[in-house]
Amino acid sequence: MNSQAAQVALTGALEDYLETIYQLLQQQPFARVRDIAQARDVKAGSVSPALKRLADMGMVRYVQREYVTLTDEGEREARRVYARHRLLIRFFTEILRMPVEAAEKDACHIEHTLSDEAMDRMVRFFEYLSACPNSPPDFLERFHGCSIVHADVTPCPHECTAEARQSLAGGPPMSVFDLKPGESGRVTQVNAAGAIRQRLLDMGILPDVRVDLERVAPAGEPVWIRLDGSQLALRRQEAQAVMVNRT
Amino acid sequence: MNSQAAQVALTGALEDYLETIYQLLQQQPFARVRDIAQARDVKAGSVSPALKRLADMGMVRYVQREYVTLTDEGEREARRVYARHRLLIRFFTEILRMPVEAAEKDACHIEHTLSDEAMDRMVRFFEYLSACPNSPPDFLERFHGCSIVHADVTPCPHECTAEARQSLAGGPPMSVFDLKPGESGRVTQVNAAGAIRQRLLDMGILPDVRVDLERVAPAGEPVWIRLDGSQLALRRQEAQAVMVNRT
DNA sequence: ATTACCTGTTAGACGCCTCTAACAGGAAGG
DNA sequence: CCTTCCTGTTAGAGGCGTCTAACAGGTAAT
Repeated sequence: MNSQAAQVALTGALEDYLETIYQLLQQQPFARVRDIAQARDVKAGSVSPALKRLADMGMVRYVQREYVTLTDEGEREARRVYARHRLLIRFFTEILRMPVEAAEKDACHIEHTLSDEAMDRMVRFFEYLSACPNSPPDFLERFHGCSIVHADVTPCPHECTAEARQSLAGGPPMSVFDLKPGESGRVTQVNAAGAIRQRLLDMGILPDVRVDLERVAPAGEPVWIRLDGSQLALRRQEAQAVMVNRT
Repeated sequence: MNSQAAQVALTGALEDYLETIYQLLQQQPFARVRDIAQARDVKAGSVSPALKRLADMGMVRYVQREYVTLTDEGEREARRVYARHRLLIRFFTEILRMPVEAAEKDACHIEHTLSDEAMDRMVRFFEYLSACPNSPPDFLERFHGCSIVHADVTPCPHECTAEARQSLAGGPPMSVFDLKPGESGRVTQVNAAGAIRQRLLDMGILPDVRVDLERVAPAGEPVWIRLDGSQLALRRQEAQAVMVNRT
């Protein structure tokens, strides 16, 4: 029945073309090569062969020099990718509260490889937050109102004071800079923003990771730590930003 | 100073090579072509040219027919990618509670494209949960103990009974199957598992999405819904799984 | 009717990443 | 010393996805 749909897997790029066509067809009754090229920021010469391959796979109906439409199979695939796209966008913006453009960019990359499993679990997260009476009703508000998440939140909700954190941590706040050589701790927080924060995260300094203080330079900085078997040097400012629980 | 590190961006595959080498060097003092090929599940003939390109970029020191080591720059890059990898793994397993193998597979794909922004926010999520006194102390336990998340949880915590959900939803539970033609609702939950759930999600039936019931076949099924401008047919079993709040 | 323009197709090229197959170099064993 | 085997390199090929440049076909304007 289904003509001869060559059973080859879609590549990420082809999925992108399908998704683009799907979105165009929601706004217009037709999708032309030109529209597709513009939407994907690609030259027209790249679109034709892609459409030909999609047609071979039975994903699009493609009357050369005319319009493009999706077959049932193509529309199903497009909708599958687009569903992932929207889910990721929502997760990034509503849960993680990323800026929309960044969320969009990440989603565009991830949507092609995200597993069914991951999609399922993300949906369950949303379902839990909105449909389960057992979920903290103000979870997202609390999360995004927390000064840990947004340094510019003033004032931090009163339950989240330095004293409260202190009692949660079981002692006064302590950074890697406060450790003595030979001591170790577990990272609780990277108390920095911008480039410094990013550099620390890129080094692998993440929550719950174990850090061993190896030695401190005579001048007091830098301090050398061991992390996952590698040795790293932190400047004073960096070391003071890495909050730890001594272990 | 830095020799002539050709300033070309790393591709995903090259990042993978760096990461592989980094991990090998944590277990062994040397990384050979053979080890790298095996770890990446690639033939040895593919490794040599990749190493050559990495050497050109100043990422690895590569004594032909001998060992491979990372330069400072290469180690920094490798650690950056690996940090993303571990963060994603933790997010997928600890927050979303995905099986480890699935988490591993997703992380391997995503780690190369994840933005700094997204990484930052995920870390903040961990920090919030563990370091902020204002966070619900048992959030993850509640989440994963919820019958919405795991149908096999018995009994569901008593606060999360059908009655409680009912009052949260402002009425008795209602599925798309209970809507009349012309009515619409917002999806609160996809109350199905396995293939049916996945098919519904792939269609774009996600939490908070608006669904319009268009018409019902004379036999009572299938029902046709409108979703994002597209028309979809749902069988009885599917329609009954899509829980909605009527709007 | 002729021309100009707009759109889409095709061909050729390139970069990336992989494979296979042939080759090279060194170590161990006879 | 020669052979064998293991490892790594190289060359050639192919797929994918992009580009540019040349070409084709139709529409609109003069």
